[in-house]
Amino acid sequence: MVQITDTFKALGDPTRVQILSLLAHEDMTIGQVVDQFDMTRAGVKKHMNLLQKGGLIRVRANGRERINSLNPEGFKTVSEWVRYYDQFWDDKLNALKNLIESETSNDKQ
Amino acid sequence: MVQITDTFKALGDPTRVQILSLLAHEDMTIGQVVDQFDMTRAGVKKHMNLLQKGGLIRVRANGRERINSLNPEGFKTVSEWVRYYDQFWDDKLNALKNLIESETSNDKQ
DNA sequence: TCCATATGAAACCAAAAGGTATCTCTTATA
DNA sequence: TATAAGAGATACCTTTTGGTTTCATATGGA
Repeated sequence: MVQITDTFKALGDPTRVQILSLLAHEDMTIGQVVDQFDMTRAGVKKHMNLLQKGGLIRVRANGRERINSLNPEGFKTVSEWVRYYDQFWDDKLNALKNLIESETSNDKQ
Repeated sequence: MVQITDTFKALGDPTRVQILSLLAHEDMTIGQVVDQFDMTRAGVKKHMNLLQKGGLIRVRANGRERINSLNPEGFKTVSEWVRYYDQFWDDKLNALKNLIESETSNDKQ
């Protein structure tokens, strides 16, 4: 099971966000990702592991290759989490609106 | 200026996510937050600093008190970031749909 | 079969992060 | 005007993280 903090932790690093942006254009093997960075294969692999743990990418095998692609699940999790707080702002604004309206009606008394 | 990775980094820790959930119910001073955790004041303060750096909370002064509240900006940033990838999925699904349709029309030839 | 290539994993290191103890500063209030 | 309460900052310690080097495994092709 993916923890929400694992997803956010995976997103909390510039290199990993860049990798996601690469994968948004095309699926890639680790080798292809390595070509885009000044970093060791093993270093990139660690980032990929964290992205996978966060549910943001998935891997399919093709012979001796491992092809990495974006995983909708992780993004959906983030989207839903942030939507909870959107609701929070809506409620707060409504409460403020109601308060103002009731004060206005008090003025009329 | 707030970097998106600072926002995600701030969200990548269970304690900080809990603090946000507390602040969603009511604004709090650090002292009030400390009462909810088995942690030093200085420890909580560090978390608050990171949340502020990520644009997720803001602080207003009231006498000797500092009152912390949620900051819409940070949440908006996350929401917009994830929306970019929503668009990505939509495009991908449309491409798939177009592919299927063109193959179907080929069959008719 | 032999070798080049794509991969995974472990050991190791320096830097960053989570946390505490301690000190200083400011502001209510007795 | 003392003094207690709320806050911030620094030094310090331990754990985690970002990164490399190195070794082992699997697969495609000459």
